[in-house]
Amino acid sequence: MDEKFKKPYDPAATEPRIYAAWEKSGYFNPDNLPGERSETYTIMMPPPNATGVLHMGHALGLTIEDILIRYNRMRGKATLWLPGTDHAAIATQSKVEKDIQKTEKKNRHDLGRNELLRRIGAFVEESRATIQGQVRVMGASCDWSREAFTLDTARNHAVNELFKRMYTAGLIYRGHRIVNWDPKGQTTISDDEIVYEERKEKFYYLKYGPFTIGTARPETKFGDKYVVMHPKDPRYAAYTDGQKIDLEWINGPITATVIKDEAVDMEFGTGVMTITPWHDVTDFEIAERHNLDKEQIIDERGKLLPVAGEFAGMKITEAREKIIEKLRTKGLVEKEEDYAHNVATAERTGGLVEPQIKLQWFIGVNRPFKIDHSEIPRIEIGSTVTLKEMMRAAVAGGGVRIVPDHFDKTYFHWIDNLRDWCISRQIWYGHRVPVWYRGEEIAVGDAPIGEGWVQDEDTLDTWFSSGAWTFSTLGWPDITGDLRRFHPTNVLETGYDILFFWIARMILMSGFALGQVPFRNVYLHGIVRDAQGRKFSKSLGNGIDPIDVAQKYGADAARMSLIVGNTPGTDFRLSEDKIKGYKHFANKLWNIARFILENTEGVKQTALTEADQVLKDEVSLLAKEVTRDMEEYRMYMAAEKIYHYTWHRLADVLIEESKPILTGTDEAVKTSRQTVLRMLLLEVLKLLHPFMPFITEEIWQSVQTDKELLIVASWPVK
RNA sequence: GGGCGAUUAGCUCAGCUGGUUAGAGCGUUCGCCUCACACGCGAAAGGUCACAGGUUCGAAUCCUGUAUCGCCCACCA
Repeated sequence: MDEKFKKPYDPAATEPRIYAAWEKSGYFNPDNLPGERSETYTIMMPPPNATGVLHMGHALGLTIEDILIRYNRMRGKATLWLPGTDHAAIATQSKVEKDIQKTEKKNRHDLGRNELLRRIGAFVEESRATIQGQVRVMGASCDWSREAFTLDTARNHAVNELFKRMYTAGLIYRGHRIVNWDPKGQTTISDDEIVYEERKEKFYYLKYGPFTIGTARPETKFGDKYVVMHPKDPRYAAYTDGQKIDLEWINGPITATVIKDEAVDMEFGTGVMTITPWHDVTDFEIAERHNLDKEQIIDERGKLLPVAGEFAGMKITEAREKIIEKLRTKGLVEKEEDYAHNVATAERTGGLVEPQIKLQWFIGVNRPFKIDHSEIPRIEIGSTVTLKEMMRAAVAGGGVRIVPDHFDKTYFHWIDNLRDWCISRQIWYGHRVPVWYRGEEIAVGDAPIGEGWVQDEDTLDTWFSSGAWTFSTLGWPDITGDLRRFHPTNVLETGYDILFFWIARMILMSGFALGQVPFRNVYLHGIVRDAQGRKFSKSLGNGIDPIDVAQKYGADAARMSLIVGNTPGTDFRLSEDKIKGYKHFANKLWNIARFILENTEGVKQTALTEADQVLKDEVSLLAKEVTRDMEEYRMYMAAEKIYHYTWHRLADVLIEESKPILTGTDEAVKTSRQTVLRMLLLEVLKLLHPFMPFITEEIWQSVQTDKELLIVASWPVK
């Protein structure tokens, strides 16, 4: 027996050595795996943002993915787990800009586009190296030879090609539409990048000619010259659509036009409203329907424009009180109420989001296109569909299964309310919009030949490239061997909070580009919280760093503590005590191995006694149950069952009852018991390997000195 | 306003398609350095499964309603 078993298990000394042995073996790469492997199993790693370090959420994701990969590798599949990092456009640029502002007191315009991009590039390189190291620490058996970055050359080529094809198909268009404008970040943002904050504000009832209108935003009302009511509202039946009314307003007399539209809620306020199409989505849509004028009131910095007269140049917040003051003196304020409502703020910058009409690039989710190839259920080859229909069908038809399944309701709800997706951003870091202009001419895709072409200044929403992740990583647009072999992928594993941001967009992109779903299964994990149920945050200082923990207790212990008791789609509490508990378990396993090795050295396999055969059958039954749990994504249950068997059956009962047998005189019974104990140990090592890969591999190499690495051993159940 | 989820031992949570005395980990109490392991061993206490109805031979498990908590979505001017 190896001397190392005489000391407690030391993960810090073991884990890096084992990981190096795996990397050297080449088995992370499906092309190097031994034996015939016709069936593939693929997971694309959700690329962590290249902004910083891994947190517990990443550690959880990596653990689940690695468990699935290791299990399927042992089951004889050609497993590909492709790692990468995300350039995370807005997040990364704002982080680097903040750092530069802090240390050098310079903003992006002081540096210029090229210098800022150079700085971000350097920052990202460093971050990526850190992240790669941390992914290794967790034991992730991913194929580093295929590693990708969402903003590298190959991915840029894919993004440009995808943009071009969607443009040609009429799905990407440029237009003046209302978008979410972040005055602080000076860029458009998507609906999903908005965080709503409840604010207590005043709600004003203002006299507007013969009407009373309600508003929380008097500062937008300068240009309001349309007064809208529901066509069926009996209170306003006397007024007709298009009727002109002269009235006194903030800065003098105006002529208002009556508009009848069903978007007005008769129950709310007075049932009458004026509209500000430039700065409100509903108003914009009403204006579009009735072909009304639209006028900008607030500029890109959040200040009032000349239309505001004496208030021009003021910030909206300071203008509001003054405008109300003026309306009061004119006798136009009927009453005020306190009112709590949700204010849109930008997730990254905290800026107050102001809807604006801007010339931007969009993906039209309701535009029909002809789908030349489709493997998506309910979508016929050659049929005319919209992206929205396609996205719905992918899940409704069972092409994509979501675990836990109740999340499909949330998915449908989101799909059904989806609007056109604004994909252009006014930031510098990211894939630049692949469009060139020369006078009235426009070129899309690769840079055109010839003089005088100017490329679009904007970059693409980071989710545009993320959406292509499952196939841009496999060489698309070239139809490579990898693409044919590994796409659609098997599982996409990520947090439920990212269902819409990312999952839906991957389904969109993959459906359009390949006529395939991007993955057959989605496994959603919950948010990792602290022992009190709070989210980890820097300000609370309650974070548990996965790398610290892995160093202190071992990655195996960290992995087990993240898996046991953790059901999909549900938030999960983690404490350091729990991790410690699984460190103890690792040591228990270590001592089980020691005992069995000490007592079975040099034993030749013999026929088993009837009693020992029962023990062998018992562990086979466990293996079957564990396999069933694995197939149903119940990793939490599989892990607990193996844990329980190992400690409370193998150690507490079987080893104890073996002691007298092993010191006894009946040689046949003794060798049978020695044989079966070795078998049980090997079985446990295999079953446990996906969960605790390091210690199981380490022990395996002391038991099976002549055999292959445990990482490619075959799973006990076929 | 709409939707989703949760409510089981002191704490954190399992309990898959309803079936014998409801489970685990941690914690607690008591006794043990027993030649695999004190990162351990042996024992013990602890639950009217949120509440009220219903279906059933039988419900923590299915149905209806109520309460409390949490999350997501939404253009209510």
